[in-house]
Amino acid sequence: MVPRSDLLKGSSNSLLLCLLEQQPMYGYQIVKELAARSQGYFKFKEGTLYPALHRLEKSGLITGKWQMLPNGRRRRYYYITAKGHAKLALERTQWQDFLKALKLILQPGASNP
Amino acid sequence: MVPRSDLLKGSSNSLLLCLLEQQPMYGYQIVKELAARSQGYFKFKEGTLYPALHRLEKSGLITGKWQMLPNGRRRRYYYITAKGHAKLALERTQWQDFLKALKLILQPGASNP
DNA sequence: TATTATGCCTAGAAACTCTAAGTAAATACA
DNA sequence: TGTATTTACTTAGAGTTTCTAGGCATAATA
Repeated sequence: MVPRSDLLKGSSNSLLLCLLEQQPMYGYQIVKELAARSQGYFKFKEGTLYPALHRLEKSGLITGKWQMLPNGRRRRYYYITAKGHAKLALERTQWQDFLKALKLILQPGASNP
Repeated sequence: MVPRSDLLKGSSNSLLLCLLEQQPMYGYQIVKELAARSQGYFKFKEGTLYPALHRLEKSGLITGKWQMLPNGRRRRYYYITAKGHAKLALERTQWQDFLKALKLILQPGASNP
């Protein structure tokens, strides 16, 4: 298997929103979760993830809250907002439209009027 | 339907190779074909398409040949090369791996060991 | 004759990812 | 106890790809 995370370009936002819709997470956790769940396929680099989270927060799609652990360590948990939910719903349909369009290209004449 | 061609980022190469595998085409035709077949979804801008074709040609995945029409107009037809075929085969499996990984993220616990 | 369609090309801005580094503290291990 | 690893976040800069926006030239059409 050859991981090609560059296929993610443009849809990493959706992926992050999707994850955070399932449960709030902090950056480091997201990196680990994505790798674990995708069986090593997705390896978000920190230089990719954190700026992405910051962009999403600045856009109001997620909000981050610092949390201090008993051991003194700090984490920034991100929560999806109402605006984020709406955006995700939109992006889901956009993804489906995209895949539909792709299919039309890849299978010419399948059901073209 | 909201077209989001930015979802294409990183996979426009595959899309072009796919098209040219079906039949050789020239740039202007590709723009029209993509729009027609995808029912208006894909609207490759010329500023995107031509540099992409040049990149593919420089990489040896396609070759372009000028053709003069009887009316004096010229077209540059692009043909997929053997190297291009191989690359496309690879990218197809990469796409499937990508979609598989995506599914694992979007449907957590579906079949995780 | 003027407009539209055909057909190609490119420069520069914008967006996103990666590399690569830094900062800091807790934990594991020898 | 000292060192390495893990946890956890941040950012600067380079590279890639797309879009905007324009240019050039000829043929068909109104």
